[in-house]
Amino acid sequence: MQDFPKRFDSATAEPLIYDKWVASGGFSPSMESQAEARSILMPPPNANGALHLGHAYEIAIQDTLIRYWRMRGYKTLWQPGADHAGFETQYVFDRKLEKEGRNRFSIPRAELYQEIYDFSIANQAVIRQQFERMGASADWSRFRFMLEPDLVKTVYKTFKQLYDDGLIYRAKRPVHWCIKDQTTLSDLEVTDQEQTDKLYYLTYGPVTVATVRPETQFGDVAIAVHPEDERYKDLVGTTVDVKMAHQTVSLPVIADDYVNREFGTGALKITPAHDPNDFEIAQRHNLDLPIVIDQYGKLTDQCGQFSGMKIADARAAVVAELESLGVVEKIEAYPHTVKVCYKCNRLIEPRIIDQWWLSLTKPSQSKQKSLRDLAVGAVASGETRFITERYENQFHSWMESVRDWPLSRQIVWGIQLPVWYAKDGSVVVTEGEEPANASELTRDSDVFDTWFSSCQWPFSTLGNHNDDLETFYPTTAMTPGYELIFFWVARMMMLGIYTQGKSPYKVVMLHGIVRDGKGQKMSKSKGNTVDPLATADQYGADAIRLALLYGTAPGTDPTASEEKIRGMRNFGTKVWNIARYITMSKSADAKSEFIPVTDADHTVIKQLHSTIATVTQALDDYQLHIALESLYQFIWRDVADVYLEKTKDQLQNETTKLTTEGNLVYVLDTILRLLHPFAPFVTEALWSEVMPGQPLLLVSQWPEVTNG
RNA sequence: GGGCGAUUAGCUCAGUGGUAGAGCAGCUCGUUUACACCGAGAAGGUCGGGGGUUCGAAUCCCUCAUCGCCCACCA
Repeated sequence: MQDFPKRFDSATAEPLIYDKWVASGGFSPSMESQAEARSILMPPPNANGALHLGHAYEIAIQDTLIRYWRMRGYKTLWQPGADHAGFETQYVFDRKLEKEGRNRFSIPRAELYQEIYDFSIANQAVIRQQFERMGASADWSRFRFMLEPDLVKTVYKTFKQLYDDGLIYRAKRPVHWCIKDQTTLSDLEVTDQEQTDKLYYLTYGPVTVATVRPETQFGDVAIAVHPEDERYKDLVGTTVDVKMAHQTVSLPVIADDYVNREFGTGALKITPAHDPNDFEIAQRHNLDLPIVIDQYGKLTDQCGQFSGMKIADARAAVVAELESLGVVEKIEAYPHTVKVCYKCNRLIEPRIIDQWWLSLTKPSQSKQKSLRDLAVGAVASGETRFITERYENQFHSWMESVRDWPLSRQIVWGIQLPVWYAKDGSVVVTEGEEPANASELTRDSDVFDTWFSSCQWPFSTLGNHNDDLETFYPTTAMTPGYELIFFWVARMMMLGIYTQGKSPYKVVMLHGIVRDGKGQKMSKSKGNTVDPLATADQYGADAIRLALLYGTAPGTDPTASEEKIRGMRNFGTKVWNIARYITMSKSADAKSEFIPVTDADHTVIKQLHSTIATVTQALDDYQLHIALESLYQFIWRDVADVYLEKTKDQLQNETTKLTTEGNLVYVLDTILRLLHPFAPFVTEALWSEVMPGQPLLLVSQWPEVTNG
């Protein structure tokens, strides 16, 4: 073939190859097949942004496994979809509204919902195209969106089941509240931030208390000391008069083990409505919960002249007043950690409000076990295995101290709770349908935490498509980023085991965060991000995938520099030219058949067999980097540098010419199969050149070691 | 305050008991019809420090140091 170009034109060829794959139907599992089923659920990407290298990395891992399994002959499903990504999307949309000078609180609920819905659907299409550009061989005919009615129905059914089983309850308890975003957040959605505040030592009657939040003093209900603290022994049980910024207040002095004698003065003011620890103490001592800060971060009307002030202003004003009263004894700089909203980084305000909770530690009536214990049991028994093992330790230690999960969020974008309230305070929970007397009831306006539905993704998608649940559940592997181990992995196991009786996946392979060539985290502000789409056009999607997988051990952070991507592009070109050489050297009718004659033949077939064994074993063990490195070395060093050079003589020699041609084709044939899961495009392109008339490489058979 | 991980060639990282590896960068030479997005050759590491186990340790154990991550209600 004289028209065999010197290089693979990835930018032009890759999209065309992708179209061929789609047209072939090869991404869909053959349901008639009797083979063992293998499956991965594509973590539903948030439909609110563009593809980044993190997506590309996840695609590389999953697509490599999927393509490998498909070639091994398993009944293989990669189930794609999109999440509504509740708060994440709402947050993005809120910023968009802000730019337009609008505000979500002034838009009618149904209208706002529809706007976000359209926004989300539009982004979904974009994201999906980008996944396709990376070569994702997902079964798009099964694409599901989290808010499709049957998936929502599944979520409602689970909620009702958990409710009837005694695991879901509504309670007034302290929650993390974001003033900016006006919603509750779970423990996982707040992060620690170090900052230096002031610690105020205030005269509280006969004692001194230390506090960073003097503006909450209007909500104080007691002074707490340690029961064995000699300094305050005589005061416990008495009531003392405290000069506050608005008036003098009588507070009881109570004793509680929680108080640390070493800290501050050993005396603690108790503000139960605005501090989770104080709340616990107040519960133990039957104290009131006066609310003095509202949901917007302003002081309530119980705060005298400070009513209506914002927290920061109130603090300054209260301190000024207290100073004039002569009750500020000392002010110290106080470095400590505070909780902030993981999205907007603003200070979290603890609030005591009614929320719906899912108990993770209480045994259910039906199963006599808690959700936590169900998940822990699946890991302990080996039903679900973590790669790498150290994440298993993290999983267990988190589970040990896990707390109940607040399910309700005060946003519009999401699945609204199937909960109605009657005037008499009674509650109706359904599987989503309106109660008969709905007109007399008020529906809860909250929506579910997005993770509540995400964690049902395995059975909500599979369970609503023919026999998929039976065939593909439990799925084979899940490969999320390690930051999702608690958000998603652990909770998905709980709900999966609870509803299906089996853990949703056999293997959890956690991966790291993509870093730049210097090992730095990528971020827009640092300007070190790599746009996968632009890079795919320049170097090919194969090159990106290879760069992300090469040299990355499971659970560690991959690095992807332009140099590394270019290097992997060069590897693709090397493979391309191996094929070019072989194609130009052989006769048109040369068969793919290995007959070793020369020493070089014997050497290369031995290396080939050993490579097949290594790559196969490594892929079975989820050691993608080992498989890839072994292939890279074999292809470039053993085949290109050594064997091909030897064959230049062998092809000139009439006694070895024919067998050498067959050997070359055989080696190439095998290389293309082995490399296909990692670099699907270039291998498929060469396959159609070298093996014309054959079915697509996509659905070809994985090589096996033969005794030849 | 707990728990975990990392420390290997200039840079980024593989390698978990048996004679030190890759990619990128760099050096010397080479435009021979597979490939200059290349080839040949050379160079480069007492595998963080110290101690121990072993016939043998980058790999197992102890300890120290530095960096990083996760979890945690001390006002």
